[in-house]
Amino acid sequence: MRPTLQTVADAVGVSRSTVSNAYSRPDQLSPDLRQRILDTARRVGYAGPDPTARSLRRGRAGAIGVLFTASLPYAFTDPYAVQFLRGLAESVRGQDTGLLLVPQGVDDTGTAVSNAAVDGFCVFCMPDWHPSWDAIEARGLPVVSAQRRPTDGTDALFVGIDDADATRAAGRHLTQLGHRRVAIIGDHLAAGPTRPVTTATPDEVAYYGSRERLRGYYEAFREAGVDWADITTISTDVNSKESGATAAAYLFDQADRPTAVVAFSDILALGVLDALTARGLRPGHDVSVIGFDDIPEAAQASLTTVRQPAVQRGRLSGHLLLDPPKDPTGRQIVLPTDLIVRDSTRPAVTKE
Amino acid sequence: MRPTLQTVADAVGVSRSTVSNAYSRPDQLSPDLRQRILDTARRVGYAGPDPTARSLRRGRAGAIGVLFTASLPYAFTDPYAVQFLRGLAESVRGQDTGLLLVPQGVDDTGTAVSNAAVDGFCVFCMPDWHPSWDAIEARGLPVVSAQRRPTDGTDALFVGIDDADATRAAGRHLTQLGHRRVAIIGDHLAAGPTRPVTTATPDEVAYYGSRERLRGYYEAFREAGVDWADITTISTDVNSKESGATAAAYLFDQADRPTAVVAFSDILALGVLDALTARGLRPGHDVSVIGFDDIPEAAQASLTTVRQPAVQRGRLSGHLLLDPPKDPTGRQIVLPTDLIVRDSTRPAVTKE
DNA sequence: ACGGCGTACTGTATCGATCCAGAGAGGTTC
DNA sequence: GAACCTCTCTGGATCGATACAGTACGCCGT
Repeated sequence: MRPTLQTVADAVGVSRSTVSNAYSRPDQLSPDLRQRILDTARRVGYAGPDPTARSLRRGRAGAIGVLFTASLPYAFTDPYAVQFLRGLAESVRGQDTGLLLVPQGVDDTGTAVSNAAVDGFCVFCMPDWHPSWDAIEARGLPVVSAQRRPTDGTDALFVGIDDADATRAAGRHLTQLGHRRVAIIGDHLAAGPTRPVTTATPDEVAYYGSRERLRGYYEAFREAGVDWADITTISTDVNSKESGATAAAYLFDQADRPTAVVAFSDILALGVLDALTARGLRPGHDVSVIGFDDIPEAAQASLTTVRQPAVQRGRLSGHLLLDPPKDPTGRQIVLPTDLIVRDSTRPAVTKE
Repeated sequence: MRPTLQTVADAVGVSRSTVSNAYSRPDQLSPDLRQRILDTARRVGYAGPDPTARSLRRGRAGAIGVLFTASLPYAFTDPYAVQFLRGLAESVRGQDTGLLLVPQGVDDTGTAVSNAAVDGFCVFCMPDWHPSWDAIEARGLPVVSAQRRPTDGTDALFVGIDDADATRAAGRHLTQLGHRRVAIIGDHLAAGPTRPVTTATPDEVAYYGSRERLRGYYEAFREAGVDWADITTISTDVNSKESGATAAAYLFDQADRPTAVVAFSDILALGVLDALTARGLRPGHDVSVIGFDDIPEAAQASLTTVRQPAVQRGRLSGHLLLDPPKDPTGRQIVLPTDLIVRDSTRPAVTKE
């Protein structure tokens, strides 16, 4: 039988409330009685107020749930994800709040969300149609996400970037360099293994961020007169260098290879660079490549990419959850992005 | 005012218990009443039993705490950590249990541990003297760690490897190749920035794994007649490629450079390889390098290393926590390691 | 007709804490 | 000396659920 507040109270000869105060409101009792209580607690093996009981009474779980459907091993191999998580962790530090990882399969029914003892949710990545969205809404807890969903009101918490704007700029950079034969690589644009998805249009993509990025490129290329049907789009099964390389293989092993490849993450883009060098092709000279995120490795690889403030994004998400501003304008934060031009993009050279 | 079981019970005209059963024990009531209850619940906006209240009554928090003192950004940049976490996540999947990240500064007093609503702790990495150990013990919850501590009884839960045995084998491999001038790189062997720690002996190291690995190398080199004082030991501030490269700089920028470098993680070792190539030195030919973990990148870099089953380690940790075997022999699991010899280790060439 | 039994639902006690109104002692003010 | 405070501690109500013993009722067999 584990000791409780009452056990300690009986041992000291005071009331339960006083023992509680010894832990939670030290100013409510004399210092020496408090010391006697803490000593006795240690003696009887009482480790302090039970977190669960305290949560129930206080109406505060002391944790925020982090949701993502990508499988865990891949979720954290991406430095972007790690940086985001770092920002989130920084924001809850000292707020006596923990992070509860709520990993989910794409086929889950949202029970994990219903059963999570948390004060709010941070949706890291989850497709639009996922049942957990409903479960979250039913909970009525604050949610912050990087996605804008059609059903969201203007009071929804949002921390993100203008994905479409970012890729539009990147796309224009390419078209200005003369690129017309381009390919796009993104993870989970469609279900299934890594493969070209010829029919993909932005609306069919299940993840908000990818959909927007696709739209941005779409618009930029259309501006330059490129026919959407001429653009090869490849969906990968996961977000990893290997998948990026596999996707690139589809492109470079065919006769009429693109002069430029854009990827929806630096991780994928680095895989593309690997595939290039493996074939004796030079990034930038033979094929231009653009990534997304600007992770540290991107600079090392001289990869042109879109920089987004990952750590800050995580940190602001945490702040918004822990202390949602009353003012609607403060509830939606759009962070700036920058196109970082490095050596991996150069003017297109047409071989004909 | 959020709806509770009672709200729904009143709306349907049944007792609170019956509504509870509708969620938790469907076999206890007729299917159509259950359906009526669930419908009403949705109508009044009841999202299901409150996780905190349920936890209190059931005596089960539904989460296990993951403890580490490394700062979060570095904790997950190491593929080994990610793989471990993956195994852990797999083991709790479908067990209606989540993972609560409990990051801690080295100067924390263990309050995070005291306040965590969990059913057990998995200590990922924490120095021996950390106050949280006491807090964990006070909680009286099951703990699984990869460390054997002097105070642990034989019933403590342990999943790990024989670190000393592994590095002893690696050390012998080097000495058999004729290496006598060697250097050791490990993270957090001592507090502070990346620097040589001339006085380091195994006993002074705060982390169990590092201490054991140091001891293994120590023994292997002594067997071969190498004087401990001749071995340069470098402690890095974090576990990263950059730190590995920085540490290597201390070694290669001096006249009498070592013929072999061993690192306590592949991440560090890869940094050493970077430093080598940056100086025009060839791994294996000019300087032999050994890592630890056998992460995927190690194979790509042809790095000789010690393979340990990271995913399995995490998975077994989870199993042990969720369902601790009564039998003491099943409570301590030592997994095998393998020395994987690749191109980064070759016979020593003495320049004299 | 009656005991026995299974099904469907109810009611109370309980998990372990915190909140808050209030009691009692002792001191200060006018 | 009555009124008023402050300081310290107490006791009961409460958070929202689950466990379990118990009740009501229909059905079966003899």
